[in-house]
Amino acid sequence: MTAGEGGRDGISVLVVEDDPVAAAAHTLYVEREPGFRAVGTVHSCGDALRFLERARAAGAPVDLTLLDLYLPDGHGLQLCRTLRAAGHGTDVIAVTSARDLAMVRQAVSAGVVQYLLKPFSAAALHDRLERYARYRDSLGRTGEATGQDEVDQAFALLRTPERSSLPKGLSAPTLDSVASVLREAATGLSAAAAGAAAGVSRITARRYLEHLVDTGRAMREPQYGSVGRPELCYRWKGR
Amino acid sequence: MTAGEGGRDGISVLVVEDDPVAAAAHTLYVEREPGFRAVGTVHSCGDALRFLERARAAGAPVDLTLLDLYLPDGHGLQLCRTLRAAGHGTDVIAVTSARDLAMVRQAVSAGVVQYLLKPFSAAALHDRLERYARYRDSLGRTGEATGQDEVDQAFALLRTPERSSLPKGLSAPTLDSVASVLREAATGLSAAAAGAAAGVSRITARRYLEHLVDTGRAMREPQYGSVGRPELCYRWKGR
DNA sequence: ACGTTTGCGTTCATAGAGTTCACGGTCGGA
DNA sequence: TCCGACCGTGAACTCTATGAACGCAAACGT
Repeated sequence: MTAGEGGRDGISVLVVEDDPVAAAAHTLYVEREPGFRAVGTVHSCGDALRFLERARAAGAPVDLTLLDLYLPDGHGLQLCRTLRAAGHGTDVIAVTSARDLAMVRQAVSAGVVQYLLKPFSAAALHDRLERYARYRDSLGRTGEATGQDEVDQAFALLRTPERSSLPKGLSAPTLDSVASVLREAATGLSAAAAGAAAGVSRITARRYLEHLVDTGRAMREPQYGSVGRPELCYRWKGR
Repeated sequence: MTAGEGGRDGISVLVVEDDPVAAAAHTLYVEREPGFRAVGTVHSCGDALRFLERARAAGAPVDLTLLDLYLPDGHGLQLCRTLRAAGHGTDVIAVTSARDLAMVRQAVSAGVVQYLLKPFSAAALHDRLERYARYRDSLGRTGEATGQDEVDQAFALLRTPERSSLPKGLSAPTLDSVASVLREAATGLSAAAAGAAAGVSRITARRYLEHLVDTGRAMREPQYGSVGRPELCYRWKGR
């Protein structure tokens, strides 16, 4: 199956939303997101299903659906189940004003990748889309997982709460500095080397590097060969 | 809907697993877990579906299904989709030796709450079950979410920062590396060969190989024939 | 039976990871 | 303006994962 690889032009998104104003806003948000491409905007379950069918038949299946749950002709999660049963591979971000927690659970079992409460800010959607892109990337890149860790990492990308605000103890300028240093170093760097290059201590550099790893923007691998504890080599990972 | 609240006796679990030995083991693990209750063990998609139907009809729907993906009469994820379409609310933890990352993605869209790679330790399953219990708790307690935070919190419970604690002196990346090298080598490897392939010394390789043997994931046997002390040949044990 | 040969298994030095804690700076409140 | 709380940083320290060296065990050959 596989819902396409996002194509050269980015990840294709269908917006399904009852309210025309919200629908336009969501579509706009998606368009603004680099790497994403709004391919359609519909206002009902029926239209959504037809749109997805047509897209699939045309050989350009929709990668991601931004799905409002309360629609005039049915419930979004029911549509979701129908899609699965019909073999559609599109991923779904549920968008709803329903604050019912049982709904969250149903959404998870229906296979939504994210659950976003309305009203939401552009920043909130941005965060979710970015996470989704990384999730997709982490699963698309390698064909085989080397271990449970890799699987967990992918799940974490979908399910870790927003990190737009940095964890305590980290500052944005330093993060930028460390990140750019790492990005420049094609071959990868040790914490000590990164620190030296960024003008901070090894300890501080490590803190930020670990953060980058946690958020999926960097990877690390041990460097064997010489005697002594292996050196950890951090490497910039796309995005 | 709501798949029951786990009842007074805990969360009811159905184990679906082809291999009788593994099935028994998983069932035992579940039984040992406080707050969980293994209510059945079946070995095929068909039996699983029938079991779930019967349980639902009896007014005691199964809360959680431990689902192997490769089953004699079909694929676990297909069963999963069938269940959703039929309105079953049971949550699913996928259990599989498939290391294909595309499968992970399909599993997410089919609505699994966790994805566990075989072979796994009792501790790993324990961790997943405990997380699931908390997830369920967080969604069951309050009827209404106060905000996005609460939803995110629930999603986060399904992610796994848990590092399965290795014995002192061993590191997760190295273990992954050695394990995957061994898995690839169908014919078996000596410690020296494994080390060379994984980029570590024979000594280090041996450490991890021994660990794999200890935890039952590998076996070793002496290789006779030539002059000198016999070479130990390590072999991955698919289980 | 005894020596030869080969690689196992152990001990230990080592280099870097990871942690703890105290310091300087900054921001908000009184 | 002064004071207190907090936050980001780095120095010192402890711990851990690694490989080199070395002795020993186990098979074969004569």
